[in-house]
Amino acid sequence: MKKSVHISPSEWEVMAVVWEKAPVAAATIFKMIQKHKAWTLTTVRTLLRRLVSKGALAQTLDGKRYLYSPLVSNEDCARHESDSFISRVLAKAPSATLLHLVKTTDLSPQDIEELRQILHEKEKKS
Amino acid sequence: MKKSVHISPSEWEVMAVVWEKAPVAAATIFKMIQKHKAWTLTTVRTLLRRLVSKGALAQTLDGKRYLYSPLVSNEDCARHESDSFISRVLAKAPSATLLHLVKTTDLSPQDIEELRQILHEKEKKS
DNA sequence: ATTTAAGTGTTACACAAGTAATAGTTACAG
DNA sequence: CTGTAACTATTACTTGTGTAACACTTAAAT
Repeated sequence: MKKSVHISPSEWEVMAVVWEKAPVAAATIFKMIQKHKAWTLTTVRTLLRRLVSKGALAQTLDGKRYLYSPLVSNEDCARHESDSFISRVLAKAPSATLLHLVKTTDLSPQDIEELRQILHEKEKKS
Repeated sequence: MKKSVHISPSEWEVMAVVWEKAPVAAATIFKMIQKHKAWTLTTVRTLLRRLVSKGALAQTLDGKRYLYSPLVSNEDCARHESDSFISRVLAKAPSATLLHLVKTTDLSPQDIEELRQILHEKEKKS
């Protein structure tokens, strides 16, 4: 399908919960988000509505309320964001930025191994 | 100083040229950007004005026109973007996204060496 | 002198995004 | 039945962003 909708920062907050807990109701999303954002329920609902209308979420009636499920995958959206990030920021200051990213990200031993592998292959190509 | 202004994607286009060629005139920036963006001079000038008014650029009179110079460093802005990127995207799907980034970025042999170093240190800490 | 090219300043306008209040509906408690 | 809690729908308002036209000034060219 490859919709590739654009998700704004605030909308990511909502999507994160939906990806984790779908199908999920607005009230639940609100409670999850309350932990780090001082938004009102109405605000969350506005974001949900926008996400539905841009095709990022599906809403299905469940009794009196709606349940939300993702129509785009976390991976697709992450890749999309990455690409925009790359062309904007990384393209200019690649080394500094990438080093910063790798430094400040939690990585499992497997991740580290895979990264080594990637570095190895990159080296061969030059 | 640590201003940490927010630079929009279009504004990044302009900043990139200023970082590279400062002090530089609007017309020059326009010519550089024309290579990949079909903007008009007026559009570039609007972005310049906004960047000046948010404190990202300084404008100094040079005869009849202005020359622009950065007031924030590429590194600071890149770090700022990185952090927002991390908390939105990387925090959720760290491995997949980081691997994607490293794969699709051009790296010099030195960069690769430095990355190895970072991975090595991360490994020690776990 | 008059036109013109190169600059600048002002103003515009539509759509995205952040944030929310208010009004309406309905199921359930009493 | 009726008030209330839980939802949804509608509407709103501000600021940011993308994109640009128009008007004005002045130095240079003819």
